[in-house]
Amino acid sequence: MEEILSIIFNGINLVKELEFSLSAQDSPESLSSSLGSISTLFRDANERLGILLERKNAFVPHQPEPKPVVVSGLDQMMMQIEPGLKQDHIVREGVKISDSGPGCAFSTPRPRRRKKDGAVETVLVAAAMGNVDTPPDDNYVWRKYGQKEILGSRFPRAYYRCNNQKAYKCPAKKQVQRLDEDPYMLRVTYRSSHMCQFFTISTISSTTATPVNYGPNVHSMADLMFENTDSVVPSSEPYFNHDSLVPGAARYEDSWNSTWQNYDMS
DNA sequence: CAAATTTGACCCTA
DNA sequence: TAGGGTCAAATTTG
Repeated sequence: MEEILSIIFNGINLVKELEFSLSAQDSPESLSSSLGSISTLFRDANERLGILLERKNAFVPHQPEPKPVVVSGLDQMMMQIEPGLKQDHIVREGVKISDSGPGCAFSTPRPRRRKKDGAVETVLVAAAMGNVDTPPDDNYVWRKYGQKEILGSRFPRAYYRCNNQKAYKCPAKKQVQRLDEDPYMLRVTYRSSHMCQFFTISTISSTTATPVNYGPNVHSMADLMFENTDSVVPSSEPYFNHDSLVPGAARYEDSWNSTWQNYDMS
């Protein structure tokens, strides 16, 4: 299902590019090429959906897998058009909360923990339009601290931690990886919640490059717009919020470009 | 020159 | 023990 959604979102991206081509009055050849790509993608997605439906009708699974919540492609387009909305997620694959809260992250002698260091949330986002290498801007400043080749994956996984980790011991981390089946889609896994914004509320006027909430909670807004009742921040993670804005994440793009540029997209 | 990124080595968990 | 996550020195960038 994830793969099909990826294809659909990819198609939506292409439609948007076609829209720009129209306004730029591109040549008929390039328009035709775009249309061909779009129709191929959607036909492919439709065929796959048909296969999926056949399978579903054939048998009922014991444990239904976590249901992805589709927030609609329009939402993605709005992200591209409206910078303030760039943050929102496209597909939420599910939310898993471990029994250790954010406060537990520092309780063990060795800080090197994994898999149990707070909330884990995985989202699928489309790469920014026009530049497949651009990572999703989630309005936080992240620092890359590692990259690894993952077994069975075409693309490496990049590891980021919150830029405020030093200043505020913010435990938030995220992993970004391109999907094998669709390099235009990125799987972003968030681990632990941001504690930094909690600190910056009181120091809002005295610091720079710290998360500041300039607008409404975009997540909630998208939920409202698309009646997405599942897309709710985990209640046990009161500080989990991707929506506060941070001025200037330009370097992030640079690192992303350098990260992916050596990978064959064909 | 400071800050950010890269990358090989190390560590931890399943 | 393999594979994934993190560290930290080296390198790059602004």
